[in-house]
This record gives sequence, C-alpha cells and structure tokens, in this order.
Amino acid sequence: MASALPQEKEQQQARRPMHAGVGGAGANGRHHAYSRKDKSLGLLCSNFVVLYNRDDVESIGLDEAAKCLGVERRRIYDIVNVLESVGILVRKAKNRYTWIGFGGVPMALRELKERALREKSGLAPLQNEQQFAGIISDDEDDDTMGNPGADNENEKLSQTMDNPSNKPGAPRCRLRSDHRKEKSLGLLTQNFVKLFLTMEVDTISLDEAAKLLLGEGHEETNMRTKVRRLYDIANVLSSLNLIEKIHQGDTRKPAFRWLGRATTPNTENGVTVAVPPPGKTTSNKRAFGTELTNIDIHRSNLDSKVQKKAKLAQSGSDVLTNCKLALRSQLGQGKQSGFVYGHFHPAGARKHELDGGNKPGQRERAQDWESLSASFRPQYQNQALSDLFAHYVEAWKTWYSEFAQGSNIMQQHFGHSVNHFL
DNA sequence: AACTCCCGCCACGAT
DNA sequence: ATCGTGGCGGGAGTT
Repeated sequence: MASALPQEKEQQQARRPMHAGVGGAGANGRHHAYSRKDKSLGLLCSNFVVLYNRDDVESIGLDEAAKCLGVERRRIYDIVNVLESVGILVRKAKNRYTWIGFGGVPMALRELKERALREKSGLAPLQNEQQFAGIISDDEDDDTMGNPGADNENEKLSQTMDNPSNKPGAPRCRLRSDHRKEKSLGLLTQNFVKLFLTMEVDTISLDEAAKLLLGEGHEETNMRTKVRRLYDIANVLSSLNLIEKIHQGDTRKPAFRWLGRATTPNTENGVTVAVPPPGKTTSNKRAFGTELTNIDIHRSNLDSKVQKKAKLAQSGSDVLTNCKLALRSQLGQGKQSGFVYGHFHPAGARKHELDGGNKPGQRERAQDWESLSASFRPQYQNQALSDLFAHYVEAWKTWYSEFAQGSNIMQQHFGHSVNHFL
C-alpha cells in the first residue's frame, strides 16, 4: 500500500461523481463530441509552449496560464513540472515560473546526463547540484503486502546514491517531504530522461521504464501508478519532441524513442535537423542515420567500450543538436518559420503533420555547422542572452573535451566548426 | 480486454 | 485557517 494511507483511499473512492466529462454531462447542450484528446496533457503542453515561447515572456503565472489555456490549475502543475525538469522553465516563486525556453534544454540534459553517469559509477553527487538529484531506482516503501498499518514512517532510508536533501555532511533524515519529492512528477521525468541518456537502448516501453525506475518486485498497484505517471510524462515530452512514440511490430504496446531535439511543437516543416527515419515500426537498432554520431561507430554489440562510446556520442550529439537549435532560435536567425504562434492549434496533429515533410536529411548537417558558426556572433547585448550563451559555451567546452577523447572522428569532422565557437 | 490517461479529491507543507 | 502543490488511483475513453 505504498503511499496513500488506507483510509484516505476509501474516501477517494466514495466521492467521485463519475466523470461529467462526456458532453459536459448535459450541462448544456453544447454537443461537440468530446474527445479526450482535446484535453490531453500533450496538447496542453503544446499550447502552453505556443503561448509562452516568445521573447517577451519571462514570467509566467500559473493562474494566468490556467485561465488562458482553459484548464484547471492542477493540470498546469503537471506541465510545469516536466517542463522544469528539462530546463524550459524555472520556478521563481510561488505561483510563478520563469520562462527559459528551449534554450535551456541542452544544459538541463547535460546535467541530467552527468548526474546519471555519476550515479552509475557510484560517485557521490555534486553538492552544488541545484535540483534535488534523481534516483535511478526510486524504490521505496511498498511491499507492505497486506500490512496496511505500516503507513507513513516506514520509509526506509533507501540506499539511493542521491541525497535529495543535500546538506553537506548532514545525515539525511528524509521524511515525508523528501519522500514526497521522490515521487514527484519532476523527478520521475528526470529519471525517465536519464534512462534514455545513459542507456544503450533507444526505445523503451513505459512498462520497462517503470520497472527500471521502481526496481523489481513491486506490487501491481505501484507499477500501475508509475506507469500512469509515465504516460503523463511521455505525452508532454512527446509534445516537446524530445521523445517519440513508436510502435513495435510485435507487441501492441508502444515504446518511446529518444529524439533529444527540442523544437516547438508542430513546427516540423523544415527548420529542424535530424529527422529520425520514417519510422515504420522501426527496428530497435539505432537508426539515427542522421545523427552526427552515427558517422562511424561500429558497434559490435557486446563490446562495452564501444557501447559506452556510442552512448556518449549519442548524448553528445543530442546536446549539440539542441545547442544548435537553441542558438538558432536565440539568434532569431532561423526561420522560426515553423513556429506557430497565435492560436492554439490542434496540436494533436503534432506527429502526423510531420511526415510528408522532409526526408531524413543528412544534408543539412554539415552546412548547419558551417553556417551556424559563420553566422554566429555574440552580438546581442541582452544580458540574459549573454548568460545563456555563456552556458552553451560552457556546455560545449566540457562536452567537447570529454568527447574529443572518445572520438577523433568527430573531432575531424567537427573540430573545425566547434573551434570556431570556442 | 487491454491500454491510455483525464480528472479531481485531498494530503501536505507553506503562509 | 487558508492557500499552493501535487500524489494518486478510479474509471472513462480508445484501440
């Protein structure tokens, strides 16, 4: 009975009037066939982005957002939590968030990845890591299997490598608040993303993810709840184009694939780079033919070194891709053509619109770098942008130096361009 | 039937 | 006491 106190649940059961959802349950004859899709978190997220992804936005009030988007505040929390996890927003104060934009994604991902690797290798987390760190296996409590009395304080001090409350030296006394935090959508999002960033797999089903995140041997209910949350997360991440839902031939369960590129939803046409292969029930092999990384990594599967390198390369290129995109939009140089401002569109279409579009383009890649480096000039005097740029440079430097060791191929290919930057 | 995931109750922590 | 957050899981909608 993991978290919820027993009595609490009964209460929940009791109320619930049964969804008035359908057709407004009569409320007024407005009969526009109700479809949950109109209410999906993904769509909401798209709209949220459309609404706020502009230069003149920096502060967002939750109430205002809820009103504008016509949803209840609760849903805004959902969105905002995952957006924050990937660096698009930052909480500024109660009820208030600062819009960072997609430019914040690369950094966030980089940090996530670093952290994940650190965790993997068993190193202690950096103390200065601002956000509560994640846990790869947030296994906890549970398994009170028919021991309903054991609610609250039964948190075992889980041996997670991360300490959510990083008081240096302080023994962690994680109690309810920490416990709660561990289960937050935000953290779950981060851990979910970490899966993609550090694992070899390029697709993962939510069940698998849930298992990985929970650890084995969990009650069904636990799993189900986790999976529910993962659905929520996956939907918004998809709408951000960070992941993509794919269907694997054999099972009917879909899986998700990391795209690692953040673009404004529904903006596919052309602007973006690296469009993943036309998908079709893709094989599980990395098919990112368009990614920098595929240049020449012969991954003879079981060679862990190669794998590791590939992983590194993969995330590295993702970071680069993101930086590139971010810079572009920051510079305003890019035809943000794709950006659909103005009205909320049926973003449900996010995916389908895409295909007809560009063919998996390698072509763009090289020239991207050229033009990017050529056109780039930190000419803007806006402090925020400067900071942002500094961030990117930082990220680049680190990534590049670390990656350079691992791949001279990359170096050969891109060193030139990169050096332009640094 | 299985999969998705919206909805909103209510616990909790902050004010 | 009130308010802001957000975990949670029932059960409706979809496939």
